Amino acid sequence: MRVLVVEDERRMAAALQRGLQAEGFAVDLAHDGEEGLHLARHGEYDVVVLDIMLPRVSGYNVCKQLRAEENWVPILMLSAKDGEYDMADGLDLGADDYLTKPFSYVVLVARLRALLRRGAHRRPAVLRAGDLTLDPARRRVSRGDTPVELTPREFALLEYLLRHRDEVVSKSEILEHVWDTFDTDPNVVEVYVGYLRRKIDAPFSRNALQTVRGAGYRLAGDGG
Amino acid sequence: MRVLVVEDERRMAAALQRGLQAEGFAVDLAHDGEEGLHLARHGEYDVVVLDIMLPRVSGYNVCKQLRAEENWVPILMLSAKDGEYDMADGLDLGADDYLTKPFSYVVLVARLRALLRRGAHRRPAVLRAGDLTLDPARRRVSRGDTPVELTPREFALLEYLLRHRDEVVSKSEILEHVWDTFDTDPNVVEVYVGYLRRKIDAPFSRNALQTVRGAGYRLAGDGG
DNA sequence: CAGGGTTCTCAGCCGGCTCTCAGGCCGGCT
DNA sequence: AGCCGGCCTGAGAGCCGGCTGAGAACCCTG
Repeated sequence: MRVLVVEDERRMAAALQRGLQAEGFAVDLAHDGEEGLHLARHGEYDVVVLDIMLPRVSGYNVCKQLRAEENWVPILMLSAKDGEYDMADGLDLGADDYLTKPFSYVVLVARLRALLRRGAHRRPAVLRAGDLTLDPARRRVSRGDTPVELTPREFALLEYLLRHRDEVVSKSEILEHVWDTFDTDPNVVEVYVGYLRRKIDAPFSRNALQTVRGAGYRLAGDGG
Repeated sequence: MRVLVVEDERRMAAALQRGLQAEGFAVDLAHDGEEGLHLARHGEYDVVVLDIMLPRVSGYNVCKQLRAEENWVPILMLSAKDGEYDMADGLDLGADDYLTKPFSYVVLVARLRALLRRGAHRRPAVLRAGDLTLDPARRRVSRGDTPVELTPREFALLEYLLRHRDEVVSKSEILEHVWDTFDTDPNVVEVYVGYLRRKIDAPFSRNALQTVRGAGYRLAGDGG
């Protein structure tokens, strides 16, 4: 089990490392938010212990950033009891559990094990791009608070674009994954992109669904 | 075992925390109803100890709210003996047990352990979607105060849809779970959806049972 | 065995969805 | 400026999914 501990206070960090190693975890340390973010992105950890008060990038933002990147590693947040952030904020941001300093080892380890057990990964039910949301289970789409009605084909197309948010996807990729064919006239994609724009962008004066001439389309992650 | 204690009186809260930690519980504190509600929603507690008199949101409403959200975490309510609410109210609202201040630790801990043992979760007696209710035990359905007569098949279908309220369920899922086959003509589902609509929606000018073309059906949680 | 209720099949209808086509627009290139 | 290729879009035809009325099969219950 690999644990990443992001904690700037040296003594605290070292203590955590020793303690967790004694429990059988493989522990990496990061001493500021930037390093923590970097390691969390590339390190394939089973769980992250994240202090809130950190130099450079706050734990608050590390968490937010990771979730925004669709990284669902379980996160346990730590905060000083007098902190400006509280537990509610932490959990809102996508942390999976929360401890207030001072805390006991026993409690920390118990919580970590609980996180690992339930596989945490609070995978969100919905896909997002800015204030555009799509809920695959409920088959619902909305721009801000306004629900948007889509036909099945439109829905499938938007879902595909959202799953590749910010990437450029070619018409042939779209044909293959949304239409399940590859020898169809690509014009049908253009037509449906047009339909989507008239439903999710135009009425809201947005421009999320962008054309990349010669390459394909891109759905802007900030919602346009 | 994780316990959430929602109690505004600092000394009382601290005492409960110490006492319960000594008993081996992991204890989180919330000092008003709003914080309590938030933590209870996100914290995955095994049991909640909930004072009734609280700032911002009363324990009364915290409990009501959680149950309305289908959160069945066991709740033990606390109240001053002269309170305006009494035990009956608390239990009506969906609390699982009830203690009147002052109480002894021994009793509190015993009650908590009892709740945890029986896994409490006073499972909801009825399924709801807006003013549409279905009582699986009594085999009764009503729209508002008006009882609705359903055949066994119609009842089973509605029950399945209610258990997946707001989600889109496909005809094949319905066939599998309500008809217990998967190679039957899906038209039979269409027929029964039609029957249901004529009994639970049309006479009340509602539209709870919605068609999601190409995907299946959705029972709207707000009752249509 | 008769009768009422329930379940299921079938076929026709309807409307919205999908896709094609052709013409126009726009950006980039010479 | 003029051309060309890629993209957009309005119109319309066809199709397909879902709805429903009719009725047959089934199953209790008396």
